[in-house]
Amino acid sequence: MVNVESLRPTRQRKAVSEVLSTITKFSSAQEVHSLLSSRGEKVGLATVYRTLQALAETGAIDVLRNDDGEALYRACSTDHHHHLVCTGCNKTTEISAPEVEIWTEKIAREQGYVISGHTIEVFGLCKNCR
Amino acid sequence: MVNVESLRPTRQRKAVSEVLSTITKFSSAQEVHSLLSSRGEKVGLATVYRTLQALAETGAIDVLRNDDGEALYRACSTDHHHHLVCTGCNKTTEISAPEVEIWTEKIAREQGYVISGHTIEVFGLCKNCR
DNA sequence: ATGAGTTTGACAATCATTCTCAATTAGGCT
DNA sequence: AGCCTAATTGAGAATGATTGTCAAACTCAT
Repeated sequence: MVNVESLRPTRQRKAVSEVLSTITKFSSAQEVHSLLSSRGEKVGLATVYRTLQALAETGAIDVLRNDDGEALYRACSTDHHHHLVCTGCNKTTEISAPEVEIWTEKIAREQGYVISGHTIEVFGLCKNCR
Repeated sequence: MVNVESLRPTRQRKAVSEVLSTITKFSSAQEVHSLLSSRGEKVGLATVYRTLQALAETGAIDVLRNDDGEALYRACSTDHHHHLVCTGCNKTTEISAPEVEIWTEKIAREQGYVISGHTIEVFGLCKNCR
């Protein structure tokens, strides 16, 4: 289950973390909220938003944006990694890429930038959705 | 100036393309709209949105999303490339990365995915903003 | 010029997300 | 066990980017 760090472990937050640990696809706040409802957990939508944001901020979960600009969340390993996202079902596989990390550093240095971060997302269709 | 492809070269679209060719940072539709206004060009906001979207669809310009999920646009070279974006001023440098392209293909194949695309964005502070 | 199909713009409508604020709750303290 | 205080919640309002609507204005080939 996702670590809620310094946040108080309220019923609502625990419920959100629990739901997150059951999904392997990136899901919107609204989706998480429905999942909670269907489990019988009553959690306000605003609370879901706040909790997901808080978790994302501490790095406990990952965020990405779909084509419409919606924020999608998913519980992931805490080490640095990237994602292979299925455009059919949103299922996600974590990937790591030491060589790419090195490359970003090099590029940035060449251009006189001080890197603060990077996003690498690979999209495609998974076995099942093909 | 950005190629408007099969779209009719109306005054509005030309104006949008022109403004795009003057910026080196990713800008929101709203920003593009203000830029047009400050140039004395009257173009409806909806038209700016439509034009930017159309251009992005044909690949004539690039889109990315900021942290708030807003769409940002910029005229770029038409070859495949990625971006080094300054988090201070949004200025952007195009980067290309043959090695990374190869890597994404390899990873995807290993996982049984058929790649449809990928996003790679590197963020940091540029020389001036440091 | 002219007619058909495009495009525009003012404004309304959507919809995810954030804000507000009174009511509730968790955790430490005695 | 009760109390205090700060953190948290939730219902609904508010925000703000984006999209839809549709009549009027425009383009282009004929």
